[in-house]
Amino acid sequence: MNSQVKEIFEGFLAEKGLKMTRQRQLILDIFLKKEGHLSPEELYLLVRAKAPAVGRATVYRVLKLLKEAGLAHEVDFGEGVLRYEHKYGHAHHDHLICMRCGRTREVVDEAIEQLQQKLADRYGYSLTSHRMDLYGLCPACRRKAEKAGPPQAGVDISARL
Amino acid sequence: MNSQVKEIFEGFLAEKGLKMTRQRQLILDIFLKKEGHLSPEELYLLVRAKAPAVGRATVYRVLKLLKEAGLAHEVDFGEGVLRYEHKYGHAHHDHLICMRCGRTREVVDEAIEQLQQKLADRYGYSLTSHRMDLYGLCPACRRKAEKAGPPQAGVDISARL
DNA sequence: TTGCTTGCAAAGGATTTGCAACATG
DNA sequence: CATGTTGCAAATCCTTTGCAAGCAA
Repeated sequence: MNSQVKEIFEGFLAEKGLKMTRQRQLILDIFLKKEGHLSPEELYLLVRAKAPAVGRATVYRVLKLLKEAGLAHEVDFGEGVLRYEHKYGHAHHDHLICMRCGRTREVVDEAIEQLQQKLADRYGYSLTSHRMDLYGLCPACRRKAEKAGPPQAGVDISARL
Repeated sequence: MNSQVKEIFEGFLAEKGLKMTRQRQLILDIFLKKEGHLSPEELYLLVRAKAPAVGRATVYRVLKLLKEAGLAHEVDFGEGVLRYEHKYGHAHHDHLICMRCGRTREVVDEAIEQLQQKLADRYGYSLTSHRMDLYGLCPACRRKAEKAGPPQAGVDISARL
């Protein structure tokens, strides 16, 4: 399983005349073990716990390589940090993000995927990828929010204009 | 038209005990005149052309206020800069982004909007907003790309895992 | 060996903030 | 007038880079 991914990474490195190093092995290992969306800093802390000498820059560099190799997917939830998730056992998916607790849930809706394709076709675009993030309140936070009184919703002027 | 938006902004400021200033007027004016997705720097340059004394920081501060007031929408295409578009005459829309020339086209698909709502419902989420960006090649770039030979597609390992 | 890599610190780029002078209500 | 506001520069934050020393092939 992991060895499969490692082989792919080694192949990628070899093709580019790059080398497999202890650091790259370790960082990839730790990255693959974690599910979810990891920031470079979070990954760095995990790595440092195992190998205190590894530098932040190396983690950034490896993440970039993994992205290039197609092994990691970069996402940006607008927090000011990029996040990465490995593709092992992770097919494409969209996100349902709770604006209160910040937790994200991965979802896929085939019907939407097809309509996206159609939409692109309609405008003559060839679609290569997409991102869809739905923001709202998760069931748990919804309940809490109701108790705390109605949320002071962000002003939406669209109706007024 | 613009005056309507200005009134809203003034109302927003008043409610918060903030003041309407020359700079805020000017920045809002210029912001409203421009269609499309403006970065703070771009807006700053436009503003500076009219009022050289205005500082970058003020532009950033006003954009943040406009966002809070619900008059500006913040988007992030992953370029390392945030972009803002005013909501005047701009209902909600998604983006079709060309990965070659970078141009974006605004689209809306009612069927997709409805399915997004359903998708959220299915998981018990109350949806407040979403972002959907479709990446691909626009018709023009598609033609150019064909002449230049097949694109060396990014490795997609998902099938192999 | 010959490069590619690494860790460190410095550099970068975007955005924010502290502050004294300055407007606004 | 009491406060909020501004422009500037310095400070932050995340990320990238230059470089000398250290490894992999």
